[in-house]
Amino acid sequence: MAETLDHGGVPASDDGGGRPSRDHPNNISDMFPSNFPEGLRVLVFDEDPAYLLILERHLQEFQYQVTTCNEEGVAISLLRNNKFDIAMIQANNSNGDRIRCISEIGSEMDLAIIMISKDDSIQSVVKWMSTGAIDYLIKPIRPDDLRIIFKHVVKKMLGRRSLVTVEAEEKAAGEKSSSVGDSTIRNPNKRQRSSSPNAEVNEEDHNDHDRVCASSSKKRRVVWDGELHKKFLDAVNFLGHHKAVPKKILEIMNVENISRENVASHLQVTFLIVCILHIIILFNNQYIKSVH
DNA sequence: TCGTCAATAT
DNA sequence: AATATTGACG
Repeated sequence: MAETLDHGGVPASDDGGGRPSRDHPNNISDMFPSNFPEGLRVLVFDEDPAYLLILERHLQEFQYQVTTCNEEGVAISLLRNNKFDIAMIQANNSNGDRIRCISEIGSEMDLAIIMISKDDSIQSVVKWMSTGAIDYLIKPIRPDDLRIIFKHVVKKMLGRRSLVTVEAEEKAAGEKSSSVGDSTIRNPNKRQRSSSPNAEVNEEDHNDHDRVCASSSKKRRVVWDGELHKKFLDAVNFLGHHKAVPKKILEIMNVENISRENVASHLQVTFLIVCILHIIILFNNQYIKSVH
């Protein structure tokens, strides 16, 4: 699965083997410094198919994994259900729906959103930037702009954490770390996917050995709505307040895509709130006694 | 490794 | 405002 993503006009230039001619660097890519980020998964949404095609071509020259789409609904569901690093989205004025979705998705997922639009008015730019877009490009976009913008966007993403692979590598490296010395430094693993010369399948890669591929393997922000919270409470009650620890709560809740950390966090906050309520009640009782 | 807490980040 | 992440500690 998951290879079926693109239904935009994908030029047949790179099929099968997957790697276009990179042997003799005669195109744009040799103008880049060698550390120009590759392999980013980019979703492009624009209602104009012709324009989509143009953008797609350019992005593919950057060795990006491009998915195009000219239908809003499809774009949104793609974003919801698949992992992307960057989304380029046509900024239409009019419907507030789009705004809402964009800001929602942008905040729930680790995703950089770049708006593209013909509208160069300050209002429009401000409007979209304030929904969480990381950048705003005005049509027509020149390839040079793209290059610069992406570099800049990627830098922001790096600063803010996890680029492409990383997490998978962490898990995959099931080796026993014999050295104790680096226990303080667990963070800085910023390794790019090395473009290994003999890899045949160089994309789709790491996502595969992520277990929960079934429905949605994304790492979304958990929303503790009434139902979920009820399951949580049920689990806590069932366990009894002394044995209600994150791991067991998680087991008993029997909900997919929730991590121990999620539960721990929720437990911490919920417990805090309960404590505060109790304290308030205590004070109330004192007060009632004192007034009579 | 796990659980808890507090502080901080997103 | 709601959740997540991190670091310290038992």
